[in-house]
Amino acid sequence: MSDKRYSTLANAELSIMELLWKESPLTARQIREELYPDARTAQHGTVQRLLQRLEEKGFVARDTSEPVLLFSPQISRVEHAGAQMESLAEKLTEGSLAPLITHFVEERKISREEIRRLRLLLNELDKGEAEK
Amino acid sequence: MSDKRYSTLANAELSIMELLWKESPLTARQIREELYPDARTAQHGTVQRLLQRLEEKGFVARDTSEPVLLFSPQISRVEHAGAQMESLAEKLTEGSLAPLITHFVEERKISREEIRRLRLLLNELDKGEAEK
DNA sequence: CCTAAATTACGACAACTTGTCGAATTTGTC
DNA sequence: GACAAATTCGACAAGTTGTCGTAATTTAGG
Repeated sequence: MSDKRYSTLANAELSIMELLWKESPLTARQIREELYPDARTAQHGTVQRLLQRLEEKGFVARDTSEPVLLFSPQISRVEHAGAQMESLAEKLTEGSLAPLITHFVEERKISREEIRRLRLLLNELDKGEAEK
Repeated sequence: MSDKRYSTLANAELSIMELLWKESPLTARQIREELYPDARTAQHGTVQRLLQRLEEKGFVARDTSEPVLLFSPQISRVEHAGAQMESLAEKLTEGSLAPLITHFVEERKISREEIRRLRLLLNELDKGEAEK
């Protein structure tokens, strides 16, 4: 009735994931330098803390085989986005995605190019389904 | 860089909105009876508080013309879902929805019926775009 | 082996959100 | 006017998040 099923990524956490999705593995130091270019000493701890919590939540994994810890994402950007969308759909439209997508299509929030690609995709899938 | 643009609805808040989306306007009392069937006195305040915050956030409006306040949603379920999805897309895929939808289609998270409806929708839209 | 520097772990905080209560105030009805 | 219902709102406990500082551990060089 009240599981969280899939955690949300807060801002700072998401920033770290963005970095890792762009390139990984990264050391805590690389992340710190990217996130806080002014690099005050205190912020070393901040990044470590965030990384630690991210690991607790299962979003990143640490490779301890190297002298310095290497962090990698445990979930892809698309997987994360998908899970978020799923939880949104569950919460708002009883799990059905069509209403959400419909809204976007109607609002013209999807570019023509995207529409074209989507149509192809749907055609593909429809075919696959039909063969079942 | 850190606006919230569009607030989220927490659990209890969402429950109230669900009621209002199903039927409105409703009085605080009707909401309370629905939400807390055991109706302890203390919970009168809870509902009022939630309603009050919901109003501050702009999700509901109060009709004061009647002796007892009547509450109505200020945003439809679909609008809310859409806004949530938009903010999600913005946060996760730079505003582009195709990656999200693609993921779902590939994962077969969308039913055949939904696919069919979506295709129709896309066809419609494509036509419209072409006429521009 | 020993030490200085880097790295890591983690307790503690402040700010914020949420759901909850209860007390005080206002409003409506007889 | 008095009583009951409705409303407002301050206060709190929990939980989350970003932050920092310190203590513990590890690494690399002598």
